[in-house]
Amino acid sequence: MKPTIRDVAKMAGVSISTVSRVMNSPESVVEAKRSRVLEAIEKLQYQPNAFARGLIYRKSFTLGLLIPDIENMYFAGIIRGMQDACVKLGYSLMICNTDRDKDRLLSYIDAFREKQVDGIVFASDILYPEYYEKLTACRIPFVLLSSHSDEFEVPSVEVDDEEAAYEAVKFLIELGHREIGMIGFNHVNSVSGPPRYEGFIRAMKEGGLTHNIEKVAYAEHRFEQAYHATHELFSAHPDITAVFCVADEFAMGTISYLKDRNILVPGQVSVVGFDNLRMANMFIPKLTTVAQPIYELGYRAAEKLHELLTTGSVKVPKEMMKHKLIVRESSRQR
Amino acid sequence: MKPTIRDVAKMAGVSISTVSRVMNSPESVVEAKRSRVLEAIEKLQYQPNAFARGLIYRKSFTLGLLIPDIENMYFAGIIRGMQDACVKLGYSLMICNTDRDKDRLLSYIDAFREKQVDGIVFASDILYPEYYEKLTACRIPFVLLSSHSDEFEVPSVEVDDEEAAYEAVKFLIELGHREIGMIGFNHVNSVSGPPRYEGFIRAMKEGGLTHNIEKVAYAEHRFEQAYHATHELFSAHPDITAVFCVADEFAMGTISYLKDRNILVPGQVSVVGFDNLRMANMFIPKLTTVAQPIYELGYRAAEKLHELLTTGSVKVPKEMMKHKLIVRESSRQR
DNA sequence: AAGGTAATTGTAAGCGCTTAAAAAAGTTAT
DNA sequence: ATAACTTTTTTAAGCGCTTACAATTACCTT
Repeated sequence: MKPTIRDVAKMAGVSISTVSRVMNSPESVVEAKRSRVLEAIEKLQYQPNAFARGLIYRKSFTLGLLIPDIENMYFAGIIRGMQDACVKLGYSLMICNTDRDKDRLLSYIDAFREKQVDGIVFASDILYPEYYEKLTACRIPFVLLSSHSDEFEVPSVEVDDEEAAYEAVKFLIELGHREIGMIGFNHVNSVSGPPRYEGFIRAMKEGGLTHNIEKVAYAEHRFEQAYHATHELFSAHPDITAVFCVADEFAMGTISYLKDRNILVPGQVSVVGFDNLRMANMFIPKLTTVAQPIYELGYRAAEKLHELLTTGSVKVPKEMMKHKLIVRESSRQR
Repeated sequence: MKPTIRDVAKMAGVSISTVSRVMNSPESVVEAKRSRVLEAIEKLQYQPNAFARGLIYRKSFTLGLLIPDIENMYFAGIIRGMQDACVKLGYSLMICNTDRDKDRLLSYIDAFREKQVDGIVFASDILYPEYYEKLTACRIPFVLLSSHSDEFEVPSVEVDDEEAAYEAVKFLIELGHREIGMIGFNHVNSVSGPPRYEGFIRAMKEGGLTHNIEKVAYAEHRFEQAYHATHELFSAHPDITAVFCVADEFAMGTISYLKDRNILVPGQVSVVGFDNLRMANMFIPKLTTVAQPIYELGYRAAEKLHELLTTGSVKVPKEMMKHKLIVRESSRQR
């Protein structure tokens, strides 16, 4: 049987409230007793029961993280960052992978509520009214990660997708490319799909290359789809010499396709990715990509949630973190 | 304020114990009242407080997962499998990433204990006596995943590393290779390092190729280290025509090194990986590799832990799951 | 030494739930 | 109609902890 506060009290020869005070406000207990209690705690390996405390404080010191796809390496970094922040803040972390399934997501929110998580980080997904209402009805505070809401007032941490995409495409233009395509996220159900597309458009307009605006093919998250999208893109526009991919995984799909068609990257076609996953540096060729501060995004999201939980609000409701173009081997001067 | 069982009782005009019974043994409550209670529950969106239940049942319906490196894609599949099993079994999952840090691991066990997780899956790490004792002292049941213990009696789920490695190397021999090297895990602190090395040795002996036994270089988990290890390996043995890598990430490191040296894969050198990560199919060239049933390993580990929790023991203490060689593009007939 | 104040400790209520035991309500047999 | 059961419901204790409040002890003053 796990020792309880009674066992400690008995061993130390004090009442349970004294033991409790030793743990919660040690200075209010006279030194002699305090050390006896501490000794008993040590000897019994006593640890307070989180259920009992939770019942009283109505807090679990646990945060929830909702991610759409654990197999996307992006989230490995998010998780690391968030977990480190949780350790620092004295919280535990409960991660739920929705596999982009609406029902799963909703039922995970229920699970979070039942387990009384103190707050949730909602990552990389659109905050549909349905979700917002559920979360609000459950009275669980939450923040958005790599997402934001225009409709509702919800704190968020993300990267400036439009600007980041713009810079990536601008880089391609500066490299001398004139026929530039894009592999984007399907705009439906996508948070970063539209802004990254807008960034592409802005760069094109600015560069006087508006004829490229239609050179866009779409995929949904996975390598294989990006591969097929690239096929469509190049079938329709064989003259393309550079492709902006809105995800590193897409860039890999694109490069694989080009490889299979014996088109050299970066020799004939330059490819720029997005995210700077760990894989971006392992792929052949190493990917030129727009780096997101992935770890930091996770870290900040947890901090922000904590701020929301402890102060009731948040200083910077919509926080943008810095991206950075990283030039490697998949792009080249035209 | 979240509604409590009292609110439901009041609304339904019954005592709280009736409400409780509606939830726990509905047949013991007469239909008329039962439906009134159910209605009240629905109307109030009532959900029992997990703290209160936990206090009584001494169960959290939460499992813990301890993994060494969330950035290793291997664990993404493990997590998916385990989470799906948890959903099926009515459990929540708490994941902790130790970053291979002993102190972190130990403190996560404390956190698990405090949060009263019902059991732990301990993945891909050696069960040191220190860990075993801590877990035992905390009285938390646990199972090993992609690991096992000869020293202690602990249920485990894994793949037959020795046999799998043996088959991979045998495949290379059958392809006609005679000068075969290996990029292995450092044997210290490694679970699968030794058996995979043994498999390599066995295949070599069987093939009468014992001169290869010393053609082994070691790395610890990461791409960059595998890259360097490959450099060592080829510096010492430039005649190698095939490399068995004990992880897909190593295979990528090896191939990257060879690429940088203008050595063609599979043209001049064949490379076989291990794991069959999702990336194995995205890399260029696609990796020939020994597939582990990653998702299933996670799933089974959770099931096994559940079996241990509910029955107190486990039918098959040391369970081996099937591996399978998958031939893709990184290997070729010599 | 008595009285007053401050510091320390103990008692008991209560967090939201389950469940054994007691009480109430409903059935059946006489 | 009443006794003797059976079924259903309520009462109350308790899970392990915190904390307001009461009780005790220690320490000053005069």
